Amino acid sequence: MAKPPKTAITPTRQENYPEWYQQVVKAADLAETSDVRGCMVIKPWGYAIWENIQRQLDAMFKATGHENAYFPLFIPMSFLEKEAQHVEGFAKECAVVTHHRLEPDPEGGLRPAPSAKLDEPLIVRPTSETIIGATFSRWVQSYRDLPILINQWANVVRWELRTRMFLRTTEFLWQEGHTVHSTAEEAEQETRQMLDVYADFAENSMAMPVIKGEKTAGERFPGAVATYSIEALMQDRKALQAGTSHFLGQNFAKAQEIKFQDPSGDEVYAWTTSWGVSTRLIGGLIMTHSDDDGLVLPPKLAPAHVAILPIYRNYDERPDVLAYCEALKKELVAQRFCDEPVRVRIDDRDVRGGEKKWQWVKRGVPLRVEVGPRDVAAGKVFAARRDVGGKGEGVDRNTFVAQISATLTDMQQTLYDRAAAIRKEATVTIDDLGEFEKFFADSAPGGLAYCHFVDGPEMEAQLKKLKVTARCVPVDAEEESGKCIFTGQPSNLRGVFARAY
RNA sequence: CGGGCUGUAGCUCAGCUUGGUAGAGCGCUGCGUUCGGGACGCAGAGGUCGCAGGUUCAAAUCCUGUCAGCCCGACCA
Repeated sequence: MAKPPKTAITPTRQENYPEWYQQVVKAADLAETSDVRGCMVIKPWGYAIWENIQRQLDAMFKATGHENAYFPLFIPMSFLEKEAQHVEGFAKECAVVTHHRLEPDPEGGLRPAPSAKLDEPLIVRPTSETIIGATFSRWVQSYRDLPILINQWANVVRWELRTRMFLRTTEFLWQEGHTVHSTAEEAEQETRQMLDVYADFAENSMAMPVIKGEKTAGERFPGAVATYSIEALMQDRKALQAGTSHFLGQNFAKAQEIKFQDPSGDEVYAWTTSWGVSTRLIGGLIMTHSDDDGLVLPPKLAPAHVAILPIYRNYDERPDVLAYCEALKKELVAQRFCDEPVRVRIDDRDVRGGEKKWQWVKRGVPLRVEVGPRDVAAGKVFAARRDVGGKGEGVDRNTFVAQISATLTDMQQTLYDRAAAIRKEATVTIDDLGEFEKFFADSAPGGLAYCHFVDGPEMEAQLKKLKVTARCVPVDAEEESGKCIFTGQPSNLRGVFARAY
């Protein structure tokens, strides 16, 4: 009926970026809103991406000596009170459990039974430093018990007022690493090591360039001595914090009595770290690569590398075409990409060809392969790459199979290069407040600004007015003398500033 | 927590001012024509109009209450 729009997603990124984002999530079948406010249902295609993220990160955690464990969803309220800054940071967004039984309400329906009120309320974990720290305090007695290197895959709840699919939801999935060390140096090294792991994953698996850096005081995790993050730039030139790694010093160890006897027999407090990434990574993935036709997935995280679409005009042609597709799939699956078999799906659903094709475009599958009777006869396939757009081309079947791994590798690199180019284009060095204001004016596109600064209330106030945030001080920043653009005070390092999610 | 708005089919919404047998588009089912392509025609399924009460011969429509959600602000790792 209605002529299809020029792009598969309306509006386009240019027209309305936030709305485009929502439509991509929907069109790609990643997730949908649920009956619970602020919580989303992650659908199979979206969850499969998360499973790939999990599998690859998990291997990296294990390779760096960590083990998985699982701690309770509930945390006694008193635990949160022990670290003063921690309470302040999270108290305002906690879900609280106060009863353990329901009963019929005289006025109809159900109500929490007054007789089943908990003596001490439980909070649903917004993060697990306190409950895990309390557990660790029992695990550690001697320096010989250290280090403890634990990771947990879990869900957490933060009662945010404003939610957005994947980027900020009330409940979200993540991993949280928690480690205990005998020295500050070792704990700091762990913090930096995990930051490197995150950056490696973001750049190599997600094809998303990131800046590794340290957060300013105002952006620090509540209770941490130092917070490091990886920061990515989205296509709308807003920054996204994609992962954090915290050096907690002895703050949590003191609050939770994590102490041990050192070799000389003295009882001392331990040094702890924590680090995490969440389903927010999927939001970053979407906003880094996707285009006006929907999701674009880097091959390393795509639930399927190749979607094979059989095409036949009638049921006489079906058996030959399907047999050819099955054989093709078998050959492709025998190929390897990044030490794993190539992932292939044949889509033989009884759906019109054009619609089926566009569904796979919108879902971001890296390679779409169409096989019709003419291809069967000629020993060819019609293949289209998602990353470069265009309609695709007919290629020899054997060539396609032989080159599949190289093609996927090339796509992964192409996506990274493109994202890096976008970031480069949007990055500037600024030495003057007026220029800074102009760069972040409402009418300007914005981006990443590297500026000299001195952290403090004056800077915070200026930034708030401009709706700009200090993202981080890059860990590889080279020292150079300059002046804080906000206060004029001397500075020897540049920080990165941007509007942010 | 303050201000504004909305609850009607699976989805997006019209109808309400002026009460009188519940509507459209998309989606879904079937048949047909098309088809290396997000097509078209015909037929069909699907709703106690958020909930409770009131006014009335008669309420999706008017009144009262209530619940839920959305937007702006505030707030926000």
